[in-house]
Amino acid sequence: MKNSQLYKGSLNTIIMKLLDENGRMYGYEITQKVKKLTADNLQITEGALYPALHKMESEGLLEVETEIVANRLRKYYKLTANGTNEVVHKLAELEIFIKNMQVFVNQKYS
Amino acid sequence: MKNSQLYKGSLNTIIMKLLDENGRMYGYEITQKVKKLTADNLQITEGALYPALHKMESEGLLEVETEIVANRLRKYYKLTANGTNEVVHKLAELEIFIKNMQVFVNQKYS
DNA sequence: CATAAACACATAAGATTATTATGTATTTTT
DNA sequence: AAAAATACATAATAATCTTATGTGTTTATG
Repeated sequence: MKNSQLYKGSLNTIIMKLLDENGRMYGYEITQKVKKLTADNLQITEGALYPALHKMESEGLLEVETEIVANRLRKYYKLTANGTNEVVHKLAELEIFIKNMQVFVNQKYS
Repeated sequence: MKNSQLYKGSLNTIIMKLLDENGRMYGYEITQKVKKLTADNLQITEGALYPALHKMESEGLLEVETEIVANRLRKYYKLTANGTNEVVHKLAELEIFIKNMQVFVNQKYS
């Protein structure tokens, strides 16, 4: 296993936050950015990434712009208006989640 | 949905940490403790909790002591020796996970 | 005092998310 | 010339959890 089970459920939030920060990104770029930001701890597999992107696109959270760069296909994703609204909720959820998980790390005989 | 998808994969770690802190606990007690520690944010469902306890027991991480209290069945779970070793790894993973997720919360145009 | 809520366990069907494996094709590095 | 990196994709399988349902006891409430 590349990553622990803890990351399960966090992929959509991560992708949306990255797109919120960087405007638009393509799939492979997302995997590299995540690897770098987490010091290789989190390696997103393609089998998780591409279906996730497709699903969020079909839900109207993301939109895609296809380009050919150096004779290779690139699909740039960016947040839609709906996606931009949704990322706010996702990040609020993430902050609460982190706070709650820290409770368990820090608790002593409570 | 009671909780966000982010909690997916964190249940085993939470249970083991609680048992590590509190010595032994029974299922219902775990749900109440988690509710309280997270200010009602995380409500563990019985459909998730009991299969998780059974699985960790079958893996040799937990052991059970059954008692009747006030004419009601209680199954107290506690960590085995293996479970006590494993919880160290689980908590290390959790701390790394939290740090990595904080990177995404905090990142600005990186 | 009857009903609802809380306590305490359990499992089965279905949904969601991710891993693993495999596939295609180009460019860059060794 | 071969391997690694870049860049997409999907199908089978696994893991985890939700939702729904079931059994039974005790405590609180109208």
